[in-house]
Formats: sequence, structure tokens, C-alpha cells
Amino acid sequence: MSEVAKKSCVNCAAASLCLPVGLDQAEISHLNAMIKRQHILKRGQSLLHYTDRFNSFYAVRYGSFKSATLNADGREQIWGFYFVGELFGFEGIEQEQYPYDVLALEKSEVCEIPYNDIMQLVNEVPSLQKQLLKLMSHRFCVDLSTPRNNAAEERLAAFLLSLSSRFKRSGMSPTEFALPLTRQDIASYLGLTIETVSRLISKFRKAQVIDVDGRQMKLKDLRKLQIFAALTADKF
Amino acid sequence: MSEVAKKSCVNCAAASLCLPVGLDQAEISHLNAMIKRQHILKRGQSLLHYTDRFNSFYAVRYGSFKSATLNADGREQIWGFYFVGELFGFEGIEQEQYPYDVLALEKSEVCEIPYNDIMQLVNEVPSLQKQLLKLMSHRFCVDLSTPRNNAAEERLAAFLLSLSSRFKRSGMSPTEFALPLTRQDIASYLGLTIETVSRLISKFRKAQVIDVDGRQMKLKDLRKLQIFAALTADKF
DNA sequence: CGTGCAATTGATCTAACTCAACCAACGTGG
DNA sequence: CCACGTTGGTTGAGTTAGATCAATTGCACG
Repeated sequence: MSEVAKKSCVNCAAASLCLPVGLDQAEISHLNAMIKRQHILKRGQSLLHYTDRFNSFYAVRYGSFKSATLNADGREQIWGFYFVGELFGFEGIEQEQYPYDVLALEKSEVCEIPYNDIMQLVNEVPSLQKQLLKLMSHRFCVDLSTPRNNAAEERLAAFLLSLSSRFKRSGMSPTEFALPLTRQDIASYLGLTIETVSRLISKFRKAQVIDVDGRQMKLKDLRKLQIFAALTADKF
Repeated sequence: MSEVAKKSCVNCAAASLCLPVGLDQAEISHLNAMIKRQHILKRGQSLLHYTDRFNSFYAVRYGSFKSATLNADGREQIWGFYFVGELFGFEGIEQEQYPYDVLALEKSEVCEIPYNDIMQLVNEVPSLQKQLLKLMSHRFCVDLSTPRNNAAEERLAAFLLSLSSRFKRSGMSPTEFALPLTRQDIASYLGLTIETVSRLISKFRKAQVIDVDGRQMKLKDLRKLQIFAALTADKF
């Protein structure tokens, strides 16, 4: 019996964002019992492959992930990033297979939540039902928050603001964070080249909007950033 | 009592795609009873406004809709199109308000499905639960199917293919259809200008890939279109 | 029968891409 | 411990895909 005891939702840093929200002690322990197993991945390691049979949702316990497919010309197309307390995998329900690869951006851990099991549990626990839909809605909102077909400057500004609000959501500083993403990840997600991303970051730095040291980033002027993003003021 | 009798799921053309899938007679009648009311809209009429309080999902009975927001500079940013048997509105759950305007592209009808009521019903009807999640997953998949940051040609080709498979899904011809969208709608969704869209359509026509007469469109060579979508042909 | 909107096509212009050089940090093996 | 390749990031110069500006046509409709 050398197996490491399964970590519980009770001592999980993401519990206040994730499925346990609104559940009582007993319900959380049911949820816990249902989680198939936790996966710990190193930077660059892959969790899911395109066309893998859909079986489960995944919740990020710590770290971060990206989903991506390969274009016909071999270039990576990034579809989304997933941070602490966010769920992913439901894109696989309709076709019963995952429509993308998923890999870890840094040392990370996810909880695997078998689809059939949670479908059963939500029938007994209405508040779990609501929280699951809320987390799915969150994913839609995240995707909506970064227009990927406007001017490059707008895209990057909107992307940084979106990251900011997601980090804030997970209890971290909304203005100072270490990006787990490379410039290439950002570029691929936004549909730009690394050079353009790099130049824009320099531009924002020179405009006193952000401070940058490699992956370490500090948003100094959110209002200016919103103007760069060309968003209606009340959007954030 | 001059009110028009509410139309039932039973005689709805979209029933085989929509929430009733997998439900028995009794369950469908419960679902029916729950639908708040049907809205009939003319072309251009709006159903939802940005920041409206979230209360309901909507299912397209016939016709089509688009969701959009206005940029700071007043230009319309289109987020999605919704066709027969597709659901929309769940983007509003997280923030308890809709993050976009929704308006009809042609004479259309939607069923309003109050969130609290359906949350109750899915607890009693597990297969409704599954179908709801499947329809939400469908939305994710649709959004994934059209990359909006590749070359213009790839975007338009992928978009046409995505339309094709959605029309097929709703029992219509996958190769011959009348677009309810204007060139401007397509351009705004894909992040292009109408001129570029128009030129590409001409290019596809000249390449014998499609036939076009205004909004009437015929896909003549799906394989070629897939090549256009995956990779610009002239790169070979 | 004009007025206005949607679409097409042509001529220029520019934002972002490509190609290229360079630097810094890091790990690995001799 | 240093030499070296590798990976990630920045910056510059020239090129191009798609935007902008502009003119024209066709069609719908009051």
C-alpha cells in the first residue's frame, strides 16, 4: 500500500472556484470519491491527444495547460489556456472525442472527473449541477473576452486584461504575475508572430502601460490597457 | 383568451436536434410546459441586449440569429451565429447577464427556456441533462471549427465548411443553401472587410469550388474547399 | 422611378509578416 | 569549470496580404 493518499477538495487551493462551490461537507466527500485520479504533469507533458475517446472533464488543481491542434502545415494552433480552478474537456461531449491536444505549460496537476459519474452525481446534488454549468459558462466568457481578429495591438491588450481577470479570480494578483506562457504560445493563440508580440510588448512597456522582465509581468495602467484593447469601458 | 396556442416540441422541425432528443412523451410534455414563451422576430429585430439580466436559454425553432457587441469605435464584433436546433444564452450564466446583443438575421422564432425551471427539470430527467450538455458542447465545437486568425482564405473556407456541416445537421442540404448572412456579417465574424470576403468568394467561384448568386450558395467541391481551409493552395 | 443598401472590382497604402542578426539564460558533457 | 548547443526573446530591414479609398452595378422598395 505505497500509494499516495488522494488529495481532497477540502485542502485544495482551487476549491473556492471549482466544483465544490455551494456544496456541503457530505456532498464534497461524494464529489471527492468520484474523482478518478489526479494527474501530475511536468512542463510540456501531454494529458490528452486529439481524437482520444471522451471520458472525463478535467479541473486544474495547480499550474496551467493549453489546448492545441496542428495545422496542415504543421504549425500549432492554440485554442485555449486553462488555469487554477478552471475546467476543460467538455468540448469532447458532442463527438465523444477530444477535438484537441492538451499539455501542461508548467508543473501542473489536474483532477479527472469521469463524465458518467458526475452526470449521476449532479442529479442528486442540484447545487453541483449549477456550479458545473457556471464553470462551463466561464469558459465561454473567457473565449469571448479576447477577440482574435482585430488589430494586433487590441488583441494583445485584451488578452492581457483577460489574463488579469482570470488571475484575480483565482486569488492571485491581477496586476503582477509570472506568465507560464512563452511568446510563441501567446502568438499562436492570438494568431500573430512572436516578433509582433515581442514588439507590442516593448511598445506597451515604453508607453508605461506594463513592466516586463521576461515572463514576469506587471500591469501598471489598466485603464490605458483598456484603451489599447478598444473595449467599451464597462466591459471589465 | 385570444392568445395563440403555444406550439409544441412535438410538431417542431428542430425536435430531433434540440432538447427533446432522448426524451419520452411524458418528459417532452414536461419540457413543453416549462417553455416560457415563443418569440417571433423579424429580420434585424433584437432579442437580447448586452448586460440584460440572464434568465433563460434560447433554442432556435426556425430562422437564424447572431450575437454581437459594439467596439469602442462603434464597429460591430460578431461572436456567433445560431441556426435551427441550436441553443444560446449560456454565456450569461457566470456573470448573470448576457455578454452580447442577439438579433434575428431573418424571420425567426426562438423558444425561451427559463434557467431555474430547466435546472429543476434536468434533476428529474437525466437524459435531458445529457442532451443539454451535449448542446452546450456543440457550441464549443462550432466555435472551434472556424479559426479566426489564420489567412483570410483559410478562414472563409473553414467557415463555409462549418456552415455546411451545421446545415447538414439540421436536415438541410450541406451543399446548397441560402445564406441568411450578409457579406458584412461574414466579414465581421471572420475579422475581415467585406471587400476581402467578396474577392475571396469570387476567387472560390473562379476556382470552380463554389457557385454563388447573391446569398444563394452551392458548394461544388468540398475536398478543394478543405484544402483551402487547411492550407493556402499556392503554398505547394 | 429615384433612393438606398448590398455587393463587386480596381488602385493604392499600411500593418503585420518574413527573413535575418543578435543576445541572454540554461543545461549538458568533456 | 568552461565550451557549446539549444531555447526563448528582442530588434531591424524589406515584403506582402489585406485594409482603405473609390467607383460602379444591381436590386428592392416606398
